[in-house]
Amino acid sequence: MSPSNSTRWCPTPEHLMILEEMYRGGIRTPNASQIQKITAHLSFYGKIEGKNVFYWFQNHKARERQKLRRKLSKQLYQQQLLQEQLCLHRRHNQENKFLSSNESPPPALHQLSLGKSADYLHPGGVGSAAAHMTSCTWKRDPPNMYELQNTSMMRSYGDDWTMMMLKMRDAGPTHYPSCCRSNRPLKTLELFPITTQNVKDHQATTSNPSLNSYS
Amino acid sequence: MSPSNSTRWCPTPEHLMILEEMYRGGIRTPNASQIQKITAHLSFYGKIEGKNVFYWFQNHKARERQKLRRKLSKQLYQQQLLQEQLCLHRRHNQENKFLSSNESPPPALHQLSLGKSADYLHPGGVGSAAAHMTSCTWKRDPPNMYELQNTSMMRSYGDDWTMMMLKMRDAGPTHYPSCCRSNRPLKTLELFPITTQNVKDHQATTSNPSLNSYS
DNA sequence: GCAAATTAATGATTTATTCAAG
DNA sequence: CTTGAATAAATCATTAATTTGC
Repeated sequence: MSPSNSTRWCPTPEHLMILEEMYRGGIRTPNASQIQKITAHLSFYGKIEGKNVFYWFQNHKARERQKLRRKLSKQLYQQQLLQEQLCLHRRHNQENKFLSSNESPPPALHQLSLGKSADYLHPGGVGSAAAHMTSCTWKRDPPNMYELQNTSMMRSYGDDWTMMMLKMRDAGPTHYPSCCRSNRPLKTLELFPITTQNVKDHQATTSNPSLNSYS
Repeated sequence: MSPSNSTRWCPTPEHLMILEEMYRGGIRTPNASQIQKITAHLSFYGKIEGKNVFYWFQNHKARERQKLRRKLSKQLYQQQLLQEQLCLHRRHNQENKFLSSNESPPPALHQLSLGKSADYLHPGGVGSAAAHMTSCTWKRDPPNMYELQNTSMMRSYGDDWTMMMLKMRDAGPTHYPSCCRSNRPLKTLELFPITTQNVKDHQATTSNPSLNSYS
């Protein structure tokens, strides 16, 4: 059907360019007012109404997610395979090598396998522990939170930032479609974000609620 | 300061080479386990800890995005100039035409500038501090058609659409970074927070955080 | 050539926003 | 509607490049 009497919106290339630009720019769920403006703007390039804009964002968001999911699971699966291979390979090498030496082998540049923990996709795979970052560093103001936490973990890793920052958890995903969810209990090492009470000057001014209250 | 007693990490050329290689290879937000591996690997080439790796990826990602953003906004700006020219041209033609008819010329929609990065587009101009905001600026007063308000716009879309709109968030500034909030009355309608990213990055990190790190 | 001064890069922190589970 | 989790954006702070006057 020709665009002129189509029952549905036929976005022009300009429409798509601009919408995609906005999407990249972070717009996901524009509110009514934004939609109005966008629509007004886009109508310069061709027939369009608000609902088209609305639906476009809805669909685009959903479909990008979908694409991402598929891509990731594919990637991750392959990476896992790789990792497994690598592991076997290394084991093999080491077993042979260390029979006649006490050095440890230098790290192989690109043999680092960076499995992106596709655990939920392929349960039972190699790296079943995924990890998360938590922003809790303290460089100058070591807070007093150690006792609140898993002290054994703390002690064993000392000041090692990585261990502090990382909250290792079992692969059991929390935010995934139910079909992907694992029922296993989490083996979470608890680590709480630190909130220093020392308020720096700029914090006092920039995050002062009274200055920021809009409600 | 010599690297030995520096307060901050001084990446060696090898560090940078490897990190960049990984980045090119698609790593954006390594999880704890990945960071551990990377750190272990890199420490072969010089002092380094996990947080350095973590921050490096954070920063690198952000700054690549920034670069891209600037590039794009430049492009867009020039496109706009072009369009404006075009429009003036058209208008000119039409105005001549309307001398012998009773139609009125169409509103100058093109004067809507979908400007991004105000610092780039309007140096020293409106909202120059809001570098990452996209603003929807009319260089003159809004054409009459914009005075049509919500209701009339809504009505024309029928029940489905109305329902949709009603479910949408309130109009008005939703969640813009504080630095983008301006105190003075603007002739600028704040619209789009811009975070242009390349698709890969975007997919990997923005649209669904949980996907990225749990996967 | 060579420091002091200035500017650009980039490491490290903090804050704000988003998504979605409960 | 509230909240936990994640992370992008903004910002602060130090180091590296560079410019400048001698």
